Amino acid sequence: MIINNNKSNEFNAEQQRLAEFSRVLSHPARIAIIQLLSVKKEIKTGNISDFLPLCRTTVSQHLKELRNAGIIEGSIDGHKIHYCLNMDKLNEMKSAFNLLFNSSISSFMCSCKQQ
Amino acid sequence: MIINNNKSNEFNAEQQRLAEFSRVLSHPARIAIIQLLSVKKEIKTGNISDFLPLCRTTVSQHLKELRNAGIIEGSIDGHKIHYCLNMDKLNEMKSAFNLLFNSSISSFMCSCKQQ
DNA sequence: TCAATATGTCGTATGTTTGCTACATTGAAC
DNA sequence: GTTCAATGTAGCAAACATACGACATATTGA
Repeated sequence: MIINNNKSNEFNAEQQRLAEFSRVLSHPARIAIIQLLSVKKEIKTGNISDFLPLCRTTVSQHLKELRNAGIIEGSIDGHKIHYCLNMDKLNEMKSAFNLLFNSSISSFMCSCKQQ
Repeated sequence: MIINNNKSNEFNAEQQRLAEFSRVLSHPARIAIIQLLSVKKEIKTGNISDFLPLCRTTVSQHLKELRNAGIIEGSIDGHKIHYCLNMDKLNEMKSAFNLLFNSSISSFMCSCKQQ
């Protein structure tokens, strides 16, 4: 019996977009890379793994995820590549999450709280 | 050769916390459930799957994830269970994401943008 | 030209997530 | 008590994610 175990595309665009943003942030290594870039502003790929408990090639794959998501951008400087944060994308993500939270958070108190 | 393919716990607590929050939000069904509860305020489990393109038991598993994460809470009413959002948890998550984004977003312009 | 350096991709082992059907449990209604 | 309805859990298959070593590529510099 064959089961379709990925029905993500049956949800609406906004739900898929938020889920995708969240997926990219769902590994501590990728959070750590964003935080590292926010402090260092610009860093060479090779140096990133010095700060993380992961192999260089594993970091390279996490960088690829962040690059594909548009969160970081690389500039080639000879045979070195410098990565930096894409502020526009971060602002877009911040807005999307805030919209979700602000729409959800209300002063409604469910009956399960009223005891 | 044995490889440890989960090094999440080697990152710091804040990074793990953000990654875990993100993981919970990384499926459009869970985003949809949060949005649905924000509109309906309170809803019976069985009715949730009426709004989603998923089987009842699959929804039940997504509800379990949200319950474990503390995002939703259920109150038993006879043999029915009503779910509602936990505003405290949503506020906590909102703050955590905003801290990440606000710490990362700056007016720094990388050399790769200056052309 | 050839070695060293910096980086990325491929292959693969392992673990996690997703979605369903089948089954178990519990309360309501008769 | 038996049946029906509401819900959850177990088990399974397919797909996806994670991590690393081995390999490929490309630039620098002797």
